[in-house]
Amino acid sequence: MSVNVVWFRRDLRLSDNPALYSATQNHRPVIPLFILDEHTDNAGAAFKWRLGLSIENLSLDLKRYNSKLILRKGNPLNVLRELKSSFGDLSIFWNRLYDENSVKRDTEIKSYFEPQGVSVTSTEGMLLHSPWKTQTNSGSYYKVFTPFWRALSKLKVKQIVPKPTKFIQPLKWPESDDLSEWKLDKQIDRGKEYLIETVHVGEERAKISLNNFLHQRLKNYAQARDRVDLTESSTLSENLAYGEISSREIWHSAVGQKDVDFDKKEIFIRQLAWRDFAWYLSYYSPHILRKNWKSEWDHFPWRENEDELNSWKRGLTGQPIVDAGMREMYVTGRMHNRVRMIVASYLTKHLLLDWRHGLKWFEDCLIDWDPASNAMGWQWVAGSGPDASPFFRVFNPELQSKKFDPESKYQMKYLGLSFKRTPESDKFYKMVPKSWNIGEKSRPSISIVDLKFGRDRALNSYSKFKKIIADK
DNA sequence: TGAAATGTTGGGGCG
DNA sequence: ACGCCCCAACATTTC
Repeated sequence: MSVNVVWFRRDLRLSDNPALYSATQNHRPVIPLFILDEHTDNAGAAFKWRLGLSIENLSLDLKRYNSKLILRKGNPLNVLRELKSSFGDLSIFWNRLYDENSVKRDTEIKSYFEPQGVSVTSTEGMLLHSPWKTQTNSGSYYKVFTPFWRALSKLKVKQIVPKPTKFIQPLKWPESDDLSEWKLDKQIDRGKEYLIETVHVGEERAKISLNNFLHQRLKNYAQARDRVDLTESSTLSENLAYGEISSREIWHSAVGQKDVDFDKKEIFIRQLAWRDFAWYLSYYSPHILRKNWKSEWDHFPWRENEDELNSWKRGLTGQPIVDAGMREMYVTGRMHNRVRMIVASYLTKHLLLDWRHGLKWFEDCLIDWDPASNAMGWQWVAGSGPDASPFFRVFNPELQSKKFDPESKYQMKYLGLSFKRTPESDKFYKMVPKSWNIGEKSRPSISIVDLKFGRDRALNSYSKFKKIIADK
């Protein structure tokens, strides 16, 4: 029997899923497949926990079409070889990924199967445009966002493909793991009840979020998106991380929104382009994910201080907006983008600790963890990345709070006990494990590093660093 | 997708 | 009326 295997990866959706769509177009049985491979298994705790929900949701969606998501753990090549031997004949479909590990793995799988006459179809489903669609006039890749954006916005974003209406079932389903065997639901010990309330799982929820955003908040987005005390952002990063909605669908829906001026929409769709840019950079310079993109930053004199790092992680720095952000992330798996910049600046400038500590903690905590965006963001703040913020651009957390949390509502919500109690903060605190020990007494009342001292120390280190690299 | 230090301007108070 | 000072309110420079 000949079947079409659709290998789901970062595209856990039925709509605008080109791989799935192609596989349903030729009247052969479709086998939806998800593989927990070593890379996925090495992801952060919150991501894996949330991934479990996404897989569960996709399984249910497929069930409505009398189809079934087959779950396998292990090396993808081996899994696919095994399927090949049990079905005799199969075709493989997937949407491309652009990080180095995935590209390497996928290339190997392709070159293993194609000589055997097994067709492998890889389609574009993850980004607005694949990285090779935009390059500079000199044939190199863009390293600065603005010219990248200019080039990208000249391209036409592909129309989305519809949700398949019919899945042909195989005569016999292959073996599948039970999701509970993977223990993804056991990944985190914190505030699950709170998380369950705050996550938006699956493509149906994603579409609702999108529509709410387009009708209620898009028109204010340009001016209000930085307000950390309001929910003015789209909240779609969570869904994009698992591919529960496609970037192209968001793009088309936003651009098609009639009652909003184009320049206002543009601010929003630029954010989608930032996501493309992050993967674009990861594609052309894979080391951005783990190493200083600018190698001279290997000589930067970061401090090492385990205690201060831990204070930062647990929201015990004594700097209200920093602590609020870190606690928001630890318990909800999310953090307002503006606050991400503030806490990142505090870690890398005021505490002068290596950005990679922050990168790893975000990776462990964020349910919207995106390896490319996370790395680009951290390197942007630290100053080591392409198109990076100059190192001397130091956020003053107090000024930032005044501007973007003018009534301290955001800080109250997440600091409750040690700041000011509100019903919302009480609810939040019920979800915080006692083992955290972040009650009122344990949180310092002032920043563990004086803001002016920290800023000056960072600037001094930066000039020392510049001297070091000038002498090389 | 900064902030602080420094520079400039212009209105108002005052002798 | 004028110069002088003060000091917001911007603007520019520097880190």
